[in-house]
Amino acid sequence: MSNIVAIQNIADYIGQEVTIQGWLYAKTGKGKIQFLQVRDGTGIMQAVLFKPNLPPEIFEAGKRLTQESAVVVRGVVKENGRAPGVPGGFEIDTADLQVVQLSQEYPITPKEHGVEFLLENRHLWIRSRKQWALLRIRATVMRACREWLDTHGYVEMSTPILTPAAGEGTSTLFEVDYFGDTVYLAQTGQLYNEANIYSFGKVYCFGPTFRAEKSKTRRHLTEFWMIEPETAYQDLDGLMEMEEQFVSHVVQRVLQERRPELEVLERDIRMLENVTPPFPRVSYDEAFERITKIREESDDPELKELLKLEWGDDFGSPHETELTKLYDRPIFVYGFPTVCKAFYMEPWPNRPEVCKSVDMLAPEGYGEITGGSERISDPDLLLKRIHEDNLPEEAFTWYMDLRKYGSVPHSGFGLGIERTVAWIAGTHHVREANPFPRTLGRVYP
RNA sequence: UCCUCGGUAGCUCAAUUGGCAGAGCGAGCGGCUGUUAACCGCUUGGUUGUUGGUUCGAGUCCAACCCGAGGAGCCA
Repeated sequence: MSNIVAIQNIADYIGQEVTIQGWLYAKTGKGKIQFLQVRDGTGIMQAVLFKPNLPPEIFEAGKRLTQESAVVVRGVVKENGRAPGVPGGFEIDTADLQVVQLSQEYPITPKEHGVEFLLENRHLWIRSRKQWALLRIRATVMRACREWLDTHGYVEMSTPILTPAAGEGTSTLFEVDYFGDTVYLAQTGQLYNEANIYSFGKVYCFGPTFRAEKSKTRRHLTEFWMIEPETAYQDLDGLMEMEEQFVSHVVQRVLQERRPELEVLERDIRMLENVTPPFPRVSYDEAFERITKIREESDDPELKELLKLEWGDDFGSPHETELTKLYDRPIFVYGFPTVCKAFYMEPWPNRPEVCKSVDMLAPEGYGEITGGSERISDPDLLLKRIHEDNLPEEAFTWYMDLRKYGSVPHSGFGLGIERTVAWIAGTHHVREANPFPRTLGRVYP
């Protein structure tokens, strides 16, 4: 058996005999020549079977291969511009072919399919080129997130998924029976992060998070992954500086390491190359004025209706989309009205109707990818806000403790992985940015 | 929860005014030395989402329900 190599490194083996262990992605051929596209998890490459050069039984076996059959191919690597693949341009002149398993009739053909069918077959759909490319990018995004934080003094702290009460008292939570009591699946680790900073200074949590909202849009999942950094002694300005460094690093890392995958997805990377600090900072007041102006100047009655807005309203998806169209990179919108944000956000100095909150909006209509704020550090103010929002004071006893023992200004944010991946990869729907997405209408497979 | 659209062969879709349920792809067989979703010939393929109703006759009309998709609200 010759050297077993990964297709992603195939350029290093030109002229050498190698072995590829994989699966048949596609096949075509003529009478005396067969072209097999073989994928091995790291890429796709063509194996050529030429009848006069092979024992008859090997050529016949190649001809009879079905889509997704498991195969081991041995042969010499050749450079050939006609050869398709990821990365393309290389093929194996096959000397030997071993059929590990002959696949049964595979439901996902190279032709078009509907969304429902593909989601029903998600366990197989992830093998398809675009899904594979997208999920490879997801893995790189997740690693790049950790990479930036780990090299900037952040300590990863796991926060609980089973929680006793609402994190923010707003969104709908999934209930779980806990030995007769009701507990809830976490929708954020933030409050625990705020405890962790007093031990570690800079922390982050990274894991799944759950929202039982009945949202049916291409931007929503009921289970999604979120990374949440929290930093002691950091105000709102410091938070924005950190966020733009962090997100820029993630995007640039994907550009460095996942070019072939971005090509598979036909992503226009010019918009990604723009993603460098600083990001434009737009106050809520300014954004409000701009959106109002766009609405007034629009001739489209439908858009006019969607863009209806009064001061104090949170922005909806249509507002975000119109606003981000004005910029060529992600933007910060900061200083939202206190009424539309969570209780723990620090009020703006001398303007209590506004809080020190900030959302990052991705360009090209992908919407909100991070939400964050400077947190209230004063115990009296925090208690007042808990009362104003009619939250149960006793549930926040431990959280109030954090304001008694060495309380400092601090801030943090949460970044939604699927939305970020969908934006970077240029994918229409967030569900494709998760290997096995959970949506309002689907928990299978 | 509300609004809109959809459900016919394994898949993607068609079916005129209510009148024999079809095509392409896939799969099977044969042919072809450079394919890129190859091509050519033959073969194979049906509980029309469910239940009830109208009718001589329903994929088509009516009612209820089920499932899915897109959007709104809410949110990352």
